[in-house]
Amino acid sequence: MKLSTRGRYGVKAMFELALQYGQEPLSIKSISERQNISEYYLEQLFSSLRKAGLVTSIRGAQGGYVLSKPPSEITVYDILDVLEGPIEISECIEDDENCSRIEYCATRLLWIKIRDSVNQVTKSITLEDMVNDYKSMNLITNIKRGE
Amino acid sequence: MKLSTRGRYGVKAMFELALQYGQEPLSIKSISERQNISEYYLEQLFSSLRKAGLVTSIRGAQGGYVLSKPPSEITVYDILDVLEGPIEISECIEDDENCSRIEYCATRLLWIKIRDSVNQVTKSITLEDMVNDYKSMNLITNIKRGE
DNA sequence: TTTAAATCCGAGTAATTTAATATGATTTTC
DNA sequence: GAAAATCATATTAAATTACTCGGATTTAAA
Repeated sequence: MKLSTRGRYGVKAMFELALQYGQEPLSIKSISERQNISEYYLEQLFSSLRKAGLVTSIRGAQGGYVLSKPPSEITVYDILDVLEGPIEISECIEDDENCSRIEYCATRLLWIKIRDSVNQVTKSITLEDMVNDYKSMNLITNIKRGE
Repeated sequence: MKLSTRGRYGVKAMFELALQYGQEPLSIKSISERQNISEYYLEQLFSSLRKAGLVTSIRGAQGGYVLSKPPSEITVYDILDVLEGPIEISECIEDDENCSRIEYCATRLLWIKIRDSVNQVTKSITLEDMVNDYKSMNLITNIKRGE
C-alpha cells in the first residue's frame, strides 16, 4: 500500500505554499526546481487543487499560486482527497453486487476500519502543524550545531 | 490509496480457512469458486502465504490448505505484509538521497504517522476477531429473521 | 495399480493505471 | 511588445497489476 506520486508531490508542494503563506505567490517552475519534479506534471496537480478550491492562481508574469485558506484550515486529508480520490481500501465497501457472499460482512468491516484509521490521521494534521513541526526541528538542529 | 487484489483476495481466502479451522483442508478450487476469483491467480497468492509460513499445504487428492497457526495468532498485518509487502506510504521514509531537501523532515513525519496508523489497526485484528464478528453478525441477522 | 484431484513452479501476456511529455492558447507584468 | 506565468487538453511511455497457461509432482481413493 503506497501513495502515488500525485499525493506525495501534492502534499510537498502544498507544504511549500504553506511556508510561503502571506508572501508573494510561488510559481510551479520554482517548486518543480526545488523538488526536482516535472514542471508539466506539477501543473496537472495544481489544476486539480485549484478546481477543488485549495489554491488560488495568479496568472501572468510574476504570478503563481497561493493557498486559498490559512494553513491551519487545510488538512492533509483535503489534499489527498483531491489528488488520490477518496481512500477505498476495497471497492467492496460500496459495491453491493459481489458482496452478497459469505465473507461479505467480515472483510467489509475490516476495510472500513483501515480506511477510518487513515482518514482520522490525515484529517487531524493541518499544513500549519507540518510547518510548526518543521520549524521546531530546524530549531533543534540549530541548537545542536551551536554546541 | 487502495489495496491491490493480492491483499484483498488473500485476506478473504485466509478468512475462509479460519472459518474452516480444525476441519479438513480447503482446496484452492473451492475457495476460487466461492469467491469467483481466478484459480491460477489464487494459487500464486497461496504460494507466497505458504513460503511465509502462514498456511500449510496438503498435496494430492483431497488435499488443500490449512492455517499453520490458530486464527487467534494470525493478524491481518501478517497477511498483508506477505502479499502487499510492507506499507511504505512514501519511499521517502528510507530513501535518503532525495530527502536532503527543504521539506524532508516535515513530510517524512507525516508518512510515518499514516503508516503507523495502518499498521496499528491491522496488527490489532486477528482472523479470530474477524470470525467472531462474522458469527455475531449472523446471529443478529437470524434473530431479526425470527421476528 | 491406475486415475483423478490436488499442489507446485515458472514463464508469459493482457489490461490498467501512473507518470510524464508536449503543444498551443491565454493572461498579465514590466 | 516581450517575457513569464497559468490554463487546457491530448498523447505517449513506463510500470505495475492481474491474470493465464503448461506441465511436473504428489497422494488419496477406486
